[in-house]
Amino acid sequence: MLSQSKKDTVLRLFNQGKNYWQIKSRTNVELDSIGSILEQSIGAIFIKALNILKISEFYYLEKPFVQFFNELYGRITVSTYRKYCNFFPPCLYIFFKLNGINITFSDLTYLKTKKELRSGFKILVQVYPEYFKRDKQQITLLKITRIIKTFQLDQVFTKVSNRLFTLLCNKLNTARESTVAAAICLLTNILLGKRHPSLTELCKYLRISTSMPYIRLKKLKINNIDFNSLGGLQSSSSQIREIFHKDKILNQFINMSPETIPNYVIDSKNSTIYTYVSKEDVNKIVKLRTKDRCSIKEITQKVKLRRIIISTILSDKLKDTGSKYSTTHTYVSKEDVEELIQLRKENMSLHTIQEKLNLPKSRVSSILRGELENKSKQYKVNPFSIIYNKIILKIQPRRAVINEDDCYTFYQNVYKKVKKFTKYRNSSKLAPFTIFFYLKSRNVLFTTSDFIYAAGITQEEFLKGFKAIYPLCGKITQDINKAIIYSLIDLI
DNA sequence: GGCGTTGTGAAGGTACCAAG
DNA sequence: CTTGGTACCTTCACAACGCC
Repeated sequence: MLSQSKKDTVLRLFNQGKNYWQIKSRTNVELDSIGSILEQSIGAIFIKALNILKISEFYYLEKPFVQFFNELYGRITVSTYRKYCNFFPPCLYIFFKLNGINITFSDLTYLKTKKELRSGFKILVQVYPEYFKRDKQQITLLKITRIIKTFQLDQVFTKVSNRLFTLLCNKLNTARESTVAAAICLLTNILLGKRHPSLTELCKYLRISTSMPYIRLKKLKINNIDFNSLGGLQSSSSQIREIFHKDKILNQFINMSPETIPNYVIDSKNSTIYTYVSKEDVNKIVKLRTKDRCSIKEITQKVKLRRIIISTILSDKLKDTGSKYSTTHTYVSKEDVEELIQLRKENMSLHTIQEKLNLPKSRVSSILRGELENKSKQYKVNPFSIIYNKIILKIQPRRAVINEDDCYTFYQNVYKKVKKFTKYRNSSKLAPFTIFFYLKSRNVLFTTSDFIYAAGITQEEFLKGFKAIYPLCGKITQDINKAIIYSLIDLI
């Protein structure tokens, strides 16, 4: 009887793409036993593959896969493919294809080379003619549905894309399912003047090249209009809209009344881009800018609209942005400035003002400096704060729980340990390294080179500072594995 | 083997923001 | 006002494939 750990090792090696002989030589398990271990674990192997491919949303397909696996395995007679290590990868590929899951040979190269996968695929589909009879249109529709779900697209998108699918699926059916799905979604976005999801995002999700939907759409001919004669698709969006103008179902969405939905028109040099933005989105954008103090860049990420559109909406809705402190980083209204001055006059600390107005400390300080010029020295910003904010801005820690004050306390503790009259007694020299270790201790993800870039120091400075400061960090670095840290340095 | 079709990856082009 | 960085759209050269 084999131990559980041995079984686990067999499975692990299998999932790393090792063949029977390699597994045998590593574990001393007989070939027959390897076969029976794998036979009992097909479901687990499938789940593992989903994890490796980072598509865990398809866990629910485990049972159908086991069923498909057995069905196909029962038909295969070629001895090479009677071995699970050769059979599993192409089998998985075919199953994914049939279920509309986006996959390429390259994704499975952790198991087999592309060439091996291709020949395996050919052998397997010979005994599985159903593959060629698969309902391509149904799979395409399934892909579009998954796109809508993944990118959280609205009802309008759903209706327009479904209508386009019915209109065009016969004209596009020579291409692969993913290409058709991408082409339909791209066209939907062009008709609605939307840019989310972008072509790049879409194609990345579908694992196809960005040029595919273009090539497909360029070959379209509708009502004697040749898409190939249109030039760029985005720039001829109005002509494309004209083409579908006669379709009643599409028309109600293409020409939505401006009263119900704000329709922002952005003029660029050569073309006019009509962009559909819902009321909710406009309100959200304004709220993000004024209440949450997001930068334009952050807003573009949150509402998935182009910067030019965000900017147009904001300058339209916030006509008071004339405040000289309303920089592109953080929005500051005139009222904010007045309140800020008032609070300061009431002897409130910078820290409290910062919290109350939800503004970065450096900004509060710079406004005060500007407003109370003669007292500017009094409000000088701590260099630590400037460096901290600079690094955080570039590193962009996402969900990590970090706090400037915590980091500053840590910085002060380290500062106390630094010998007098050495260069790290200079706060701007010391700060980057304390911030580095602080962020590492909070599991913030970033590469060392990114950090070096963010801190604006040279590699040499980083290495020297790292070695000098690491021993002074005490408790906080105990959580960080020393080996990992040093391996990071080697990567530079 | 030649030919057309389908598909890839990368470079070119454009527009913008942020900083100097 | 210029410049560097970034993100996106579009095109291009070429590869892989299937058909004859």
